[in-house]
Amino acid sequence: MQLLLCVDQMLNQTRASFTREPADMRRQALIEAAAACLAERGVAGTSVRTICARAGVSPGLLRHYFAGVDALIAETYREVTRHVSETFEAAVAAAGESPRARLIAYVTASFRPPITDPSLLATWLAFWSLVKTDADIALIHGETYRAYRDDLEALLAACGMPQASAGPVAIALTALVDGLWLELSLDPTTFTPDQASAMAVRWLDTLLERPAFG
Amino acid sequence: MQLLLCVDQMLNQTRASFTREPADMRRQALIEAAAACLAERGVAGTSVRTICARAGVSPGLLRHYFAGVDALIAETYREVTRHVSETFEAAVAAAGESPRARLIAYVTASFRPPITDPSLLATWLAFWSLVKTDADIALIHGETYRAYRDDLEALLAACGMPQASAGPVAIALTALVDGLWLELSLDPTTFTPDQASAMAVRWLDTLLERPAFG
DNA sequence: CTCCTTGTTATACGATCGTATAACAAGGTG
DNA sequence: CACCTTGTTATACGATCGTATAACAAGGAG
Repeated sequence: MQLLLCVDQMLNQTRASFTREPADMRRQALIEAAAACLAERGVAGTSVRTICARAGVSPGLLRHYFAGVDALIAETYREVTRHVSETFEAAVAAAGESPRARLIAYVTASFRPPITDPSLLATWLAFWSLVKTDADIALIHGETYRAYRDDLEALLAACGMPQASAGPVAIALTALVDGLWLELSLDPTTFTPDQASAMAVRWLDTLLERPAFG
Repeated sequence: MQLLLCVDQMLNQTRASFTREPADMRRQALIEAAAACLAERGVAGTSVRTICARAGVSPGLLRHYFAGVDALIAETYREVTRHVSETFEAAVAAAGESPRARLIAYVTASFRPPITDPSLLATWLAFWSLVKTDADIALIHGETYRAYRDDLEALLAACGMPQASAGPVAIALTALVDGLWLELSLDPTTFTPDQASAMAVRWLDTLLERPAFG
């Protein structure tokens, strides 16, 4: 029953005009639209239709570039993760040569824009809530955290930390940074980004001084 | 058009039998069903129909006891929070008289059942993702974290920590515990609950020894 | 035993969800 | 200029969402 289509034409109503974009651009636009929807409206307000409206395309186009909305979300996770890790690496590069300064830059970058952006919270929570149910998301999550800890271990080793201690210390530092970032994002009134940075540096210095647990 | 109802009766089909329960029991059953749905199926799989099916009642009954599904979720947050804080208090009570032992018991209780239950993750993520959009949830969240930090401050003071330091130290400890709990829940393969406890105790002892930040 | 209150069920309703598919048009190719 | 490919739109479809409401029955009151 495609009668309505014919009727539209008979009434001389016209379709929206459009331009054909390269595949890369369209994919990127959809990924950015998905991230924006998650950030602005949360996971409950992110659907095929809201994403495509945000990207300025019709809803059907999503499935022309992705297997489904879940695949787009997973790709968005990859993209956001990539952006975050690039931010961290830039902070380290800007910190100069001192190993301790580079380590501090890496750890405290989580408490400065664009990582402290409260809209990132909704994005991250959406991904976390998919870790238990979506195998792709779980895989990306595991890789992301491993990469973060590996970077941290390398920076710790550069500060003279013994190989055997770097692993557990990276876990402990990651947890503190994650917890501070999470609580800062959920409720920014309890403490400030500067306080968070000070706490992380304090914990870091403690672990550099005496790295053993137990 | 309630014709079908009449037809049902004409065909001699009967309604499901039911029993009238006290209001408190029904409310509690719905709250527990909501928590179970969140834990087992995540926020995406938690709806009026799934909650009521889990509670063994018809979907319409939810709105007889709650203003809507959002109100039930908020009430569930209160209930889960209450259960968690009771668990913490029981751990402190079982730790004996030593102030340090009581503090350690409070902090490490997060890494033992029933708090380490991976199904709690979905529940908590659902609440967190509502903090930014639901004022009631935001209020409950703020009260919950304040209560946790207040308890922690009291236990720190009992260990001889100066009043001025207890606040920031409570924030730092809460963040580490939260981060460790979160990462343990998301991916239990990276480290063990015992390692998490050891890291928290280590951080705790450090802060007891030299509580100042900056 | 009968009536009445009301807790409960069953169904209806409009909105929105993700996906499928036919019609269309944009833009290169001959 | 005509054709063809295919990126894109528009609409359809079935499922499920939260809520509203009428019919029913459980269980106490008289």
